[in-house]
Amino acid sequence: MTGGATPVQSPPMARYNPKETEPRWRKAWADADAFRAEMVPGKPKYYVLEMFPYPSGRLHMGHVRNYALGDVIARFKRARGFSVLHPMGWDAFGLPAENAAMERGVDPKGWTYDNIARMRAELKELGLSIDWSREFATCDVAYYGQQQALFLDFFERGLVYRKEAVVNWDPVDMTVLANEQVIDGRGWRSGAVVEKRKLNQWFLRITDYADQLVDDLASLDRWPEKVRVMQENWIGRSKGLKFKFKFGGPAPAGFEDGLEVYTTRPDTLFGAAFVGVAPDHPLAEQAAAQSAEAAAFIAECKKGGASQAEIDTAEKMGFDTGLVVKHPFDPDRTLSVWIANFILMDYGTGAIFGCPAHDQRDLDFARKYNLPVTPVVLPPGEDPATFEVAGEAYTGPGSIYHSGFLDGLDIEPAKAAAIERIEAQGEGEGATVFRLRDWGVARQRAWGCPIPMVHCDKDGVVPLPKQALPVALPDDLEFGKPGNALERHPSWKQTTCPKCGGPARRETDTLDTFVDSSWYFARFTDTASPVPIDKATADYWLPVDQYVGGIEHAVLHLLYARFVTKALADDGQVSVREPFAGLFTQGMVTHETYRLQNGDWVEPKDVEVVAQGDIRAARLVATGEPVTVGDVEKMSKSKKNTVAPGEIFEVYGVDAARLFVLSDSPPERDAIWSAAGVQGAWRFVNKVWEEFDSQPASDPVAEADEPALALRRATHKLVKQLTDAIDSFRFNSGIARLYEFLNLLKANPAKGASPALLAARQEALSAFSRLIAPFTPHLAEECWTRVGGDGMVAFAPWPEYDPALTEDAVRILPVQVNGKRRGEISVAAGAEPADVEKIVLDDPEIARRLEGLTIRKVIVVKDRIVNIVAG
RNA sequence: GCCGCGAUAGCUCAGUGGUAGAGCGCAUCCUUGGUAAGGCUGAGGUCCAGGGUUCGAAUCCCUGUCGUGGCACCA
Repeated sequence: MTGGATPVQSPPMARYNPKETEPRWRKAWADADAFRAEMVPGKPKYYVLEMFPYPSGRLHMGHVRNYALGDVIARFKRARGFSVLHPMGWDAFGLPAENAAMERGVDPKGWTYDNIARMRAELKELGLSIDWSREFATCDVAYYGQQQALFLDFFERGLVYRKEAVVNWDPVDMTVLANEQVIDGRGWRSGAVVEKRKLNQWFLRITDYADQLVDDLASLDRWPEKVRVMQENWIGRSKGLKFKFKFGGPAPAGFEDGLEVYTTRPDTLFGAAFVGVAPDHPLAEQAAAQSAEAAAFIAECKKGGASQAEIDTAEKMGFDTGLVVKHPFDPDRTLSVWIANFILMDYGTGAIFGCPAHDQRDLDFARKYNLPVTPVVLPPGEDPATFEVAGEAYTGPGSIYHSGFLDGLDIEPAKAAAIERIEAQGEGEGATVFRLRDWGVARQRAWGCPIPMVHCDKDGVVPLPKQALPVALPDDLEFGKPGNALERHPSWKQTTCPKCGGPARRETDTLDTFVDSSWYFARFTDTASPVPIDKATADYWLPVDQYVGGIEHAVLHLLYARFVTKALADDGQVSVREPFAGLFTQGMVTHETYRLQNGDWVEPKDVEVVAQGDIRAARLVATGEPVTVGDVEKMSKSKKNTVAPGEIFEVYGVDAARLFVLSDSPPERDAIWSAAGVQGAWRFVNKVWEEFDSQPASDPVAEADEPALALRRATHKLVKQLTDAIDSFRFNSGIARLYEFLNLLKANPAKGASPALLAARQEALSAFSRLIAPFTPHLAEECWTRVGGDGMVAFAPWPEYDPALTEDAVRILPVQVNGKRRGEISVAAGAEPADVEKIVLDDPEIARRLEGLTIRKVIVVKDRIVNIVAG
């Protein structure tokens, strides 16, 4: 100010201005290369990773929450002295790019990289402590070329194979669809009825690792129990018996040894009433070839819809093939062989024996076709002479009866005895069966990682040598029509056979994008390595210490990544057998929904909500039209209940947005975004700055007065609380403690404070600026500078606390009489129970309460409470 | 059907044997040169229900109710 008419008068306090401070600090971090991850021998390392985003082109609140959560951990661990790796990349292959190409005629590659550029800018605005030097996209040829090398390694080790399999085929889009992409039997995009087709497909042998994938879940003690349970269910390990029924009469071709079935209940074998095979079982196909009736029945079965409702209500249907098999324990008994619609070909052996008394499906089937229902498990307390199974199969505990040599045994011993007998007869053996199937990884899509194989008329399917890698995607793909643009490309697939040198065709299928995300975390450890994974570097950084992402990946991505890690470990490429030592699954970001009277959804930014007492009414800002406030739901475009992060950053700053999304709920639960909430966070940011701005420079004071000591105690308690809260992912409660502490600071203002209190405030503010750094990093830098902190808070060590100061010297103990609070006494911390008892009994107020009562017992819990039992 | 998770103030949640708490919201009053504000004070709770264990239960156990997530004709 150079003088003039306006009086020179600075406002009492300068408003905090995130628009100025936030970009300034982001630049300072970038200039200092503050977050570069470095291997420091002897320094403990910490690898924090959030699930990398698909580059849709737009950041949403879910991203903000996900990356803010990870950033809290990364910044905290860095301050705690760890060498932190916190990278970012892009899960960039996949259908949306091809759909955009088809619908808008854009190039998928250009579309994807444009989106990445936009999202990178938005992510950088979040002020994340990321080592951007390691950024890559899975559609970078440098990445997928290395992935092709891994695929060849897996092929060499026998983990890749090709087989004919039944797949979901969309006849309009002309591609295979994943099960998740088939909704009520129709393609999710085209709406066409999906066909079942047999196609040659590439598979990864994940089932080779099924046992390990279940067993090793037990070692993942920093994973949510829920996710471990879901994986266990998905893998679906069951132990039972596989054995062959001998045919009673001439065996059908190919079944000379018998018909193999699988059961988890060999103890109920004597209750068998029939044998059933799946409609697509080879035996059923044979029957169809010989009988028009059987063929018609099978066709009928295949018509059944795939939707859950249809499966739930589908009636049991069967067709008697006329074949019979002999009971393994009683050769005089025969069982008829049926084709049944409720038997699945891809589980077990595709054939079962039916025990109606103890399996609900078998019972329904037996009732429909008048097959015998013989109970063989007697529930405890039931009379064997009268026990019957009527409408409900009995699946509980009991002892075996009506069962020859198994009679009198409990279920488990009976299972063992039955298996032993079958094994002795050489007809089968105990077997473990999994629900998990091998992983079909081929996609008839052009925007993916090409499978490095060629087809030669002479040599068949031949892997490319590694020197031929990468197999790069061509840049001139035509996406005008559905189907695989790679297949249509005029020249790309023409090549020569690595074996015979003759003409050959490239494989035009590409890899499932889940392959891309199954090893990216390992690539982050050295993104420039000429081999897929640089072992020494990976050994330093892996495993990922803390992985953060959505629960929606609880099974597929996390299971695939675990499998690939185990396969890589067996190949000597990494040393860890589990990729993610800690997993945190965060909740979604939700928002209220708003509708006009005509039912149209409206966006939050067009709605004004007014509180009327405890009731909330809403109206449209533009017209005043009343708006109905609906349920809180996941932010989605269809319900228009989204809030654009960029608009929030613009109004309140990045720190307020981060703070609110972290403070609202425990991180694993859904967080409800609200305008009031973010305003609250914004007010907090301002109040914090006011406290720092009002603090004058002060000198350390030797003698602390009472208020100063109280503030010091609170400060040290706060440090302990925040440390514990972040360590245990209770970010919301940590932030609540910060709110409380700010109120305490305001109650002990700098204005009028004693020198001792000013010094205590100085200590408090120094700690506070470091404690808020993981949550509101820009504000923290500004505050740190204001209190004379050394360098940037991004490099500052986490504050330490003095345990002696976190404990109060004097304790107020409630005194209960018969469990009801009747008074309190104050004693020195750590006072011995005997002394406390004496003080209590000498207290006149307590004595008055005890008048006329006999003291039976006095319970003193040190530093907590006193209870007198009297009567 | 099977396997989980949850229920505490109007809202979002802490508290996991020992005095029922926080933030936001709400109300009163003050301030209106901190102004898309700020401050003081306050109200508000059968800790889902019932039973059990205990000197003592929101907390541990059992049963139920409601809500919610995952899997599911998996033999």
